[in-house]
Amino acid sequence: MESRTSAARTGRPRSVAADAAILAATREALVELGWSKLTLGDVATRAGVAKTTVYRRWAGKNELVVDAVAALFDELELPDRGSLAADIEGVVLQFAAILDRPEAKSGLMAVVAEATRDEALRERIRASIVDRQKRLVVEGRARAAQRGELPPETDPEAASRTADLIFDVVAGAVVHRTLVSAEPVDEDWARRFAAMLFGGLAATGT
Amino acid sequence: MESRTSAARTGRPRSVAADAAILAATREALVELGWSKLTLGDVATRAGVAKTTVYRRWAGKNELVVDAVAALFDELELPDRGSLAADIEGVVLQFAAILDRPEAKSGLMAVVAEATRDEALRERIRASIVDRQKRLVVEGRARAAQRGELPPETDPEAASRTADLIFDVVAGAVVHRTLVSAEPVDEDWARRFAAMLFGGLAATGT
Amino acid sequence: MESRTSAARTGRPRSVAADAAILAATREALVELGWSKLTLGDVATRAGVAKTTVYRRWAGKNELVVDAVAALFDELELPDRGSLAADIEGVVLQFAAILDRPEAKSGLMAVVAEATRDEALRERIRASIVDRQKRLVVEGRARAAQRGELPPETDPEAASRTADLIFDVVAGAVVHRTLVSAEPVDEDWARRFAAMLFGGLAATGT
Amino acid sequence: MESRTSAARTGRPRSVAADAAILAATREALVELGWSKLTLGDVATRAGVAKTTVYRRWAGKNELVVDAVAALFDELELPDRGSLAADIEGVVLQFAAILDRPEAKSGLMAVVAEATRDEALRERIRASIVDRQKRLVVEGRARAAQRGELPPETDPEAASRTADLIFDVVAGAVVHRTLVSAEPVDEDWARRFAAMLFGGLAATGT
DNA sequence: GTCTAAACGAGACGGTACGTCTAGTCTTGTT
DNA sequence: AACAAGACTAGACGTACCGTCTCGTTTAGAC
Repeated sequence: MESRTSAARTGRPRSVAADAAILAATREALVELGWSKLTLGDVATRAGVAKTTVYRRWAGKNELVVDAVAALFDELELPDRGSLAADIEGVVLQFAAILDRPEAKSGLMAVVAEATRDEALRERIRASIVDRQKRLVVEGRARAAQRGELPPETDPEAASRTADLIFDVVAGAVVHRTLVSAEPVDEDWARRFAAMLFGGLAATGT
Repeated sequence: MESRTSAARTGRPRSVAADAAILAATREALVELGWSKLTLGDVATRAGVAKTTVYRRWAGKNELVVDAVAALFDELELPDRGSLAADIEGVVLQFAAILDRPEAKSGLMAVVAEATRDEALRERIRASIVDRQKRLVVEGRARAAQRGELPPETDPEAASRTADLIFDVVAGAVVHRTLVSAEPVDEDWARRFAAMLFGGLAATGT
Repeated sequence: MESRTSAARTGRPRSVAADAAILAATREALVELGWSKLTLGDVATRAGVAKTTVYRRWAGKNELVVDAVAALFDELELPDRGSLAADIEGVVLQFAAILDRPEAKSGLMAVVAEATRDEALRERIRASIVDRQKRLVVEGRARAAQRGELPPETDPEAASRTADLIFDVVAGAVVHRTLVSAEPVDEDWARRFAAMLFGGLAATGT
Repeated sequence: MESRTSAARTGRPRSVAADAAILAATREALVELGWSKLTLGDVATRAGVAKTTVYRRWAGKNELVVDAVAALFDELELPDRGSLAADIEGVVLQFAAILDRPEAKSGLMAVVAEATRDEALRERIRASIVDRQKRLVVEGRARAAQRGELPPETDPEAASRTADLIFDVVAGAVVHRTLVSAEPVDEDWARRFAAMLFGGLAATGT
C-alpha cells in the first residue's frame, strides 16, 4: 500500500473503509478461488469498490495478496511454556495453524514463487511476513539462555547466522510438511520436530 | 503426460521428438519469463510445434511445468562421503544446486502453490519429484546404521515417520533458505545445517 | 467430384458406396447444422468414412455442398398443363418445393455467396444446377409457340437473350420470395406471378 | 448494433468513432477477403480497435456484416423519369450498381444464407435492407397511378400483396442476374426487364 | 496364389480463428 | 482529488476445424 507521505492535502480523502474491505475481499477470494483464479476485478466487486480504487492503492495482484496474507501473521507470538523444546513446539503449532488456512496456503507459496523474479516483492514479503516471525527465534534463544538451557551467546555475528539457520529450518519444515507433503502438523509431529531441533541445538552448543 | 499404454494401435503415432522439444522449451521459457508469464502458446512456438500438440499431451500449464521441472531432479543421488553428516551435507548441496537454477526456482514453488487446490497435481508432484528424493533419506539412514552411527531401526512404522520428518526438515530448510530467505546454500551453511541435523538425530536416538 | 478418366487401372478401386453416403451425410448435416456449422470432419463421421476419403474426392466444403444440393434438382421437370401460364405456375411450384427444403435453403445461397469470389465454383454451380433448369425455359417457350400462345422465334440470338431474362425473373423471384422475404410460394402467389409474367411476355411480343 | 436507449448514464461512454471505423473496416475486408475469409479479429485490427470492442457492439459476424452492407443501400432512391417503365429501369440500374460492388456481392448473399437458420438475423436484414427498398415499389406504384398509367388502387390489402410480388420480382431478378448468372445488368437488360414487368402489370390490371 | 498399388480408417500434425477472459488504463459524471 | 461505472487496448486462454501427413490394414486386378 502506498503511503502518500506528503502533499495530497486537497481533494476527496481516500476512504479508510476501502482498504480493509479490499483486503478482506482478497482473503475471501483466495479461499474460494485460489491465487491463480483470483482477479482484481472480482476482488473489487466483492469489496463493493471500483477497480480503479484497488489499483490506486496496490500496484498489482502480488502486492495485494502479500498484504492480505501478512495480516494473518499478526497473531503469532512466542508462548512461555517453560522450556525451549516446549516453546518451539508451541510456535510450530501456531505457525502451522495459520498456514493451514486456505487463504494463506493458496496465496503464500504463489507470491513466494513470483518473488523469485521480483526483488521488490521479495523485500515486501520479508518486511511484512518473514521478519515478523524471525524475531520470535531471537526471543526464544535469549529466553533459553536465561533459563540456562543453552550457553549465552558471545559472538553476535555468529548468533545472527544461527538464528537465520534455525528460522529456515523451522519455517521450512512446517511449510514443507503442510504444503508439499500435505500432511497435518499435529502435536505428535510438533513434539518430534521440537525434540530433534532442540537436540541439534544442544549438541552443537549453539 | 498421458501414457496411452494400451489401445491406440491405429492412426498416426505421436511424434516422439515433440515431447522432449516441448519440455526443453518449457524449461527455456521458465528461465526467460518465469512461471506467471509463461504461456503454452509461446512454449509451442519455441518447441516448433502447434499449440494443439501441447494440449493433446498435457492437461495444462501446471502439469507441463511439473514434468519439465521433474527432469531436473534426475541427477540427484546420494554420495558416500564416509559419515552421515557428510552425506547430508552432500545431498543438501546437490539439492540446492538444482533449486538454484532459475527454471526450478520459478516453476517449483508455483506448482506447489497451485497444488494446494488440486489433489491430482499434488499427486503428480509427489510421484515425479518428492518421492524420488525421499528415497535418499531412507538410503542415508540405512547406511548410517550400517556404519554404526545410528542404532538400527526396529519399528518400521516409526522409521517411516522419522524418514518423513527428516525429509521435511531437509527439503524444507533448503527450499526456505533458497527461495524465501533468498540466501545462498553454500558449504558453510550446509555444514552447519548437517551438524545440527545429525546432532538432533543422535540426541533423539533415531 | 474428380473423375479419374485415365490411368488408375491398378490398386484398390474407390468405394462406390462412399460417394452416395457422403452426399447423403452432407444433406443431413445441412439440415441439422446449416452451411456455416457444417464441417467436413462431421460429414465424414456421419458417412462412416475417414476424412481423407472425403478430401480424396472433393476439393472442399463448397464443391461437396454443390454436388449434394445439385442432386435435389434432378426431379425438376416441365409439366404440360395446357397453357404457358399454367406451365409457369407448375414449374414455379416445383422449384419452390425444392427450395423450401432446408438442405437446399441453407446450402444453395451459401455456395452462391462463395461463388462470387470463385470462378470455378460459379462454373460448377452453373453446370450442376443452373443450366439444368434453364432448359425448362427453352422447352416451355417452344411449347407455347407450338400452341400459338406466343409468336415463333425468328432471331435465335434474341431468343437466347430472352430465355436468360425469363430465367432470371422466374428463378430470382422464387428464390427471393422464399429466402429473403421468407414467405411461402403457395398456389395463389404462383398464379399471380405466372399471370404477370405471361402478361409481360405477351405484351412485349416475345 | 445495440442501441442502449436508456440507462447507461454512468461509466465511460462508447467511442462514437469506433462504430464507423469498424463498419468501414468490415466493408474493406469484405472487398479484399470475401465473407468466408473475413475474421472479426482482422476487422478489429483494420479498424484500429481491440477485438472486445467489436464484440461489445455486435453479437457476431453476421450482424456486423448486415450493418456494414446496409449502409450501402442508403443511396437508393426513386428517380422520376416520366413513366413507370423508365422509373423501374432507373431503380433497377441503381440497385444493380450497388449489388455489383464487391462488398455487397460478397456479404449480402452470405448473410441471407445464414438467415435461413436465424429468425433474428432475418428480421435484422428485413429492417435494415429489405424494407428500405420495398417502399420504393409503393412510391412508384402511386406515382404511376397519378400519371394514369395504372388504375388507382382500391383494395389496400390486394395492393400490399401486389407490392410484395413486384418487389420479389424486381429484387430477385436483379440479384439472380448479378450473382447467379453473373452477367451484367446493363441498360439493355434493364430496358427489356422493365418492359416485361410493365407489360405484366398493365396486362393484369394491377 | 502371390504380388502390388491404391484406397481405406484412424488419428496426430501445423495452422488459424474463435469467442471469452483478465490486466491495467482511461474517460465520463458524481461526491 | 477520490470515487463508481464501464469502455478501452492488449494479449492469453482452451477449443474447434482446416487440410495434410503418416501409420497399419484392406481389397481388387495383374501376374
